[in-house]
Amino acid sequence: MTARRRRGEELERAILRAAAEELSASGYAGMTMDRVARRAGTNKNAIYRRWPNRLALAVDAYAHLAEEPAPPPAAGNLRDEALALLRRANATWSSPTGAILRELLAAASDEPELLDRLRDRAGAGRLNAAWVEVLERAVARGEAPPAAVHPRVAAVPMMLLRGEYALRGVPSVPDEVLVEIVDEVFLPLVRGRGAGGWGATSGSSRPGAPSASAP
Amino acid sequence: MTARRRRGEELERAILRAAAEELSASGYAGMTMDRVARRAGTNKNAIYRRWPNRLALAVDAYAHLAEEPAPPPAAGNLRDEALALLRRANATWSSPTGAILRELLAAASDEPELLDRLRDRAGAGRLNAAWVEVLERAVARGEAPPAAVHPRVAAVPMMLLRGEYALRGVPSVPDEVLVEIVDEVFLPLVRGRGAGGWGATSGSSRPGAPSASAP
DNA sequence: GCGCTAAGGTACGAGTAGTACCGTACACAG
DNA sequence: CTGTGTACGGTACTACTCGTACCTTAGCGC
Repeated sequence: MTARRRRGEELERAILRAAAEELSASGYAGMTMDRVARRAGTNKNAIYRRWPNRLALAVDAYAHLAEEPAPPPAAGNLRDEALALLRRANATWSSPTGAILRELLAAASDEPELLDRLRDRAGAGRLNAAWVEVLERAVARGEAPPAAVHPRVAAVPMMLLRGEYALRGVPSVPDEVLVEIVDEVFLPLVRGRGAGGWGATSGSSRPGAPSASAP
Repeated sequence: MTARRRRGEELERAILRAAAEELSASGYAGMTMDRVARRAGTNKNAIYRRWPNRLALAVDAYAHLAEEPAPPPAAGNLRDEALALLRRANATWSSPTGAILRELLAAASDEPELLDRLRDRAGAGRLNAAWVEVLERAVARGEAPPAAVHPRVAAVPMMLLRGEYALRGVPSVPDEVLVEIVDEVFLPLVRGRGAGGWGATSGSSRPGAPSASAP
């Protein structure tokens, strides 16, 4: 009585699923190849035939954990929409899944290709698009100058949030910090990109504006 | 003929030095306790009597690698001083020493205490102070509104630079990106914190300004 | 000189990534 | 239906690492 022998896609799915389960049970640090193999009902050979190393497997498996991001909020004003987006991101990052994502990001920090795949699986593209959309709606409402729509501006709040996570250790970022990021940085920045602003004609020798380029 | 036996501080310095050498020779990943012990001419016992684990040793050893940060530049205008500071940081981060620092930051990301020690050894405090100083001088020159002096504002460019490193893999951040950070984010932000600015009286329901608090 | 502390030496436990080898089930061709 | 190749399952193994245990011996203060 030999058990049925899976092959190809079926086996691959079983491995990915087992890896995802190990990942959420023990984190990346605790995800060992032996245990993934055992949980998938196979052996390490089948894994190493498909992925070159543990990290690559974990990055692919992470896709099974991340849920689809919700559409951008529609609060009706820039501040509240930015805050909503930021709070949602904070919740995601501080969740168990977010902890795994941070673990993987750290582990993949010297492998650009895996980093890319990981960002895909984490839906970073859609998140960025959401920020741009929020800015565009603010412009349409007359709440912000058209120049505020700029990929680097849109990325600022998330970058600062990431920075807070890097600065602190593990725990989630308190809400006051999110409010401060929005009120002390994001909104002044958006405002400042209107042609007016303080000292628009004063000292700082700013040459012709460089053209925008998405990262 | 038994060799002389070092004790106390002398031995501790020898261990730290050996660890620092291993660190710069092979990075944190390649710094094994056995090799540190051998290089220091001692054994692992002497190390584990002083540090609880490999990471703690590496964090302390890192101090022997990081050089003192130079005083903030005095270019005479905000843009050039900010750019100088940012370029210097970029050079540091992309240097071999910077690579080790990033490795350690990633490894210590879930141990707030080590993270703190590491930031001390890396001179993050003085760097932050330099940004505040640059802002203060800009205000004194009449180049920026007094409200621009805010710890969170001062931290923005470094946060964005960090973000670029996290986004990309290893290589250094191109200079255009630094220029863009300054021109598209930092300067507009500083400008926007002048009371004026675009749509100062428009929609966004911004309540009383929260008080500043240093991170 | 004596004794306590801490050093040196060595060995070991426990755990992990990744590799090698072999027999066999499964898919597919003829 | 039979032969053949691929890839799966099982198991063992290499190489390496952190961290600990244990014992002997050298310094240092008294």
